[in-house]
Amino acid sequence: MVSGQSPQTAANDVRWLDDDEMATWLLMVEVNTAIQAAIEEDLAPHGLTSGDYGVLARLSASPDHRLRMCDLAEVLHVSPSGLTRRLDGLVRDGFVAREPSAEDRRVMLAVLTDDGYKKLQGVAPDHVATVRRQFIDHMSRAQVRNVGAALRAVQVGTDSLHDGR
Amino acid sequence: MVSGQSPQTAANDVRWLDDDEMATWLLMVEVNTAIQAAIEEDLAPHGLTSGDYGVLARLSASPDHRLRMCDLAEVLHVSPSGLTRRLDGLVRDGFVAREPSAEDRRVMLAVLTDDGYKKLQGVAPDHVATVRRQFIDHMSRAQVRNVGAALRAVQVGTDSLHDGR
DNA sequence: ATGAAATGCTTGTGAGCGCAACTATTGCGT
DNA sequence: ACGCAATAGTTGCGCTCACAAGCATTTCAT
Repeated sequence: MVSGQSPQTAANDVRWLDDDEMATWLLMVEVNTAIQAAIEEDLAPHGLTSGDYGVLARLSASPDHRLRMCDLAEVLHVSPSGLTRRLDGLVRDGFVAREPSAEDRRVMLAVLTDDGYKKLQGVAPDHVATVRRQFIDHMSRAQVRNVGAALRAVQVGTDSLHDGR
Repeated sequence: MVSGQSPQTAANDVRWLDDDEMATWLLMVEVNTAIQAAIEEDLAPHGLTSGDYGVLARLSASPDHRLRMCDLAEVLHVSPSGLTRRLDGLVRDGFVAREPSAEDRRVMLAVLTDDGYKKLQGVAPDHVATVRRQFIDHMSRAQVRNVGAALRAVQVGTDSLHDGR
């Protein structure tokens, strides 16, 4: 979070954010915080965290409803240990099963169970409704596309930062 | 995170997200995750978390560089206990001091020390540079304003949800 | 073919955060 | 004036997560 008023005596080789830039940045943080909180509240009555939902959703969108742990960890941006413990919970609840890979005996596959798929089917409509209520439905179609285009540019631009420059 | 492919048999009274909406939503999540991670990495060498930075920035923007704990907790969207422990760390490092309020003996004021102010001055330029590099500088001025307007609409719309409807 | 490096996952440990419970102080109704 | 509710802050506890270490398996260089 950037201070509304930066220290006036700060280093002079930095381009500070002007009013438009600051407003957009602060809104980005505020809106996202609010959405994430709303999603968490929305999922709680179903006994799931947003992290749990991410696992179920990701598995349901994968071939054979299964994914290697390492691939799952990467797309979800969580550490291997974090994923191990998250799966522990989902396995305990019967939504996901672990299955050793036949091809590589190091890898564990996370498999969506029938119960897990049913759970996701029950929760997904609520989740989508929350995304609409907290975000999408407050923008016009043009705004949705404009924001999408802008964020795409940001994503592409920052990707090239992290890759080979 | 919404599944890329929703279960085809899901409840039929839900308006699913179309391609544009889904893309914008997923980008919103992805971009924000990336930015927050970059900010955390940026602050780590300075020995601060983004939460720490938020406290220092907020205090520096407040009258007399001080704020009541409860007000600080509200603007930062953290629980009272979370703020207590965050302040513990900042007090230990000498960046913030606790000061009982003269007017209300229940309240504790968090006060930015001179060291804390100097620390913020040293860190803020890096922080702003990160916000530019990870977000603002990848958009045109028009995009910055468009995104700002869209997010403002979202903020206003969701505020009215939480208030008296 | 063999040993070293890389990869995949799990476990121990410590930090951060929210909820509930507790204490202290203030405000309010009667 | 009295007592009860509300407010402010701290502490105990449990949960989650990331980092580091450890073990098993695979890959690669020679």
